[in-house]
Amino acid sequence: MTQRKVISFETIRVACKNCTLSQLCLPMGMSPEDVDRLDSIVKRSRPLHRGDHLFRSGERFRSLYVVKTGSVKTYTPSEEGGEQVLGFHLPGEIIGLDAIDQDMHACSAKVLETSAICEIPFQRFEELSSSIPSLQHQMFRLLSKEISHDAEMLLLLGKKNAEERLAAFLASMSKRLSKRGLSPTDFYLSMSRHEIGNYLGLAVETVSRLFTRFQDEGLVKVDRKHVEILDLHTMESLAGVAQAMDSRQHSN
Amino acid sequence: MTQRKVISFETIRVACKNCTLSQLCLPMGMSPEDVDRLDSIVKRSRPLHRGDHLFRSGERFRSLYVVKTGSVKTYTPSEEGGEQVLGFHLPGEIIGLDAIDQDMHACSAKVLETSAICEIPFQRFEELSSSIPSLQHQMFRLLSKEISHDAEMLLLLGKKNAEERLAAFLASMSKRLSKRGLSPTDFYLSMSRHEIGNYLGLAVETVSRLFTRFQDEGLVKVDRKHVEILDLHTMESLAGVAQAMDSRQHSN
DNA sequence: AACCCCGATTGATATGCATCAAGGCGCAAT
DNA sequence: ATTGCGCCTTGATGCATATCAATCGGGGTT
Repeated sequence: MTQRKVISFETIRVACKNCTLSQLCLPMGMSPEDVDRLDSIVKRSRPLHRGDHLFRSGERFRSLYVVKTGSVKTYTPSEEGGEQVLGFHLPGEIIGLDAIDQDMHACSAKVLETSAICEIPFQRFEELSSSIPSLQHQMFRLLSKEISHDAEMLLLLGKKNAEERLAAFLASMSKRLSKRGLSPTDFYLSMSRHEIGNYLGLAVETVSRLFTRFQDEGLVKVDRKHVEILDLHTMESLAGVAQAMDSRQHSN
Repeated sequence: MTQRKVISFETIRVACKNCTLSQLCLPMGMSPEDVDRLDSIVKRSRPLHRGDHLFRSGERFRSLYVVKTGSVKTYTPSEEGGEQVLGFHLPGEIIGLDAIDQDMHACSAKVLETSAICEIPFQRFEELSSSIPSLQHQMFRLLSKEISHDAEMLLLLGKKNAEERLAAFLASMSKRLSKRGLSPTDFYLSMSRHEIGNYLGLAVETVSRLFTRFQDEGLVKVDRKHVEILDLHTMESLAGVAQAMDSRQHSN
């Protein structure tokens, strides 16, 4: 009687080789045969929903996860309910890399909206990457990219002011979405102002005021979660150089 | 007439298998034969001196570097002479991991004091790690550890106040030095106050005031670069929980 | 020994952002 | 439609830390 949506999901063949994200994800640079081998160890479950966890801090590390559609936030829960948001993860991005070393998750990963996720059992993955040099290489690159990205965040949190931080956040969202074939100037944010502020090291109120200011300046048009970037160029330069409005440089 | 110090350095056989750092570095968990194979691709040069660069931002990526003795700082030079210090690297720590992805160095690495450095040509390393599973595993772990460490720094810069930052810095130095068999409570800092402040996202003056305060409180004894931690336990708890002196939690 | 130089310290002041407080508004449940 | 509840926005105030300014002092040089 009621159509079960699950059916269509189960019957569609979801394979790495058909995935539009394969150029962002692990298969990059691999032969079709090797992609099949990778494909054979990847698990795909039914879609996860807002609030679901991929894993929680303290759990044993077993798998890496790749966002296929939707978005995920990672965060370190600290004592007393406070938390530090570590990142927001869009389609094609890998989650769980920080857990390899200790063989345990130090952060939690929570789904922000209905999302499809690929699970990659790590032990099997390691065996496979030993026998596929280009897979090992791609994995090294992905780990390295994560480190570069973290370094950018350190610069952001260490040196940039509130305005530059939010501009950098919006510019980053824009860039990442456009790489996935979506509009770089018109998108919906799946996270709350509170989460954005937490991520950027700012209070919610500051984030809100900045959205208002950017809108007043004609940089963006904002309606709740819906963001239109009207002047991407200015936004990017705000995000970058910081000294745009003040020729003095930070000495620290 | 003048004795050349270089001689003794050249004649000593410096091999991974004799290295006291092998349990921190790549050889961890490898068989003696495989360590020899790794050893054969590692290059060792004469000691580098304060101010020397291992590499500079923008250079082509060729090798990873491991600190054997001494210390190195990595930083991103920004326009106009400003810089963000990304990290201080002690013996056993690997430098250059962030350059794998783009095949180019995005940061520079400068030696802080006379140091011995191992160079590992990355292309050969990758070939080797394909054929030595435990080497590949150790490399994944090292990359992952770097990511975890960066996440801790994000927490530090995003949520901690000045006091907690400096306490975390000192506690971290203490822990890392003791892992290398040195005193956890008595050491010399090879970096300036300015560099510490830059790293922690603080002004030099703030760092200086905090050293004075910590000393007044009997936590440390400081004389220029020489630091003695008198109350390591309190220092560590200051570094961690943050809420020690203030029961309110940060909401952002 | 006198001098210089640069990093470190100390004090005074300024400011960016957090915090506190009070609505406003979209949206889901009734 | 009405209510209620989060989330967001806006305004007022305070504080931690940056910034500005002056001096100190250790270590190398002459």
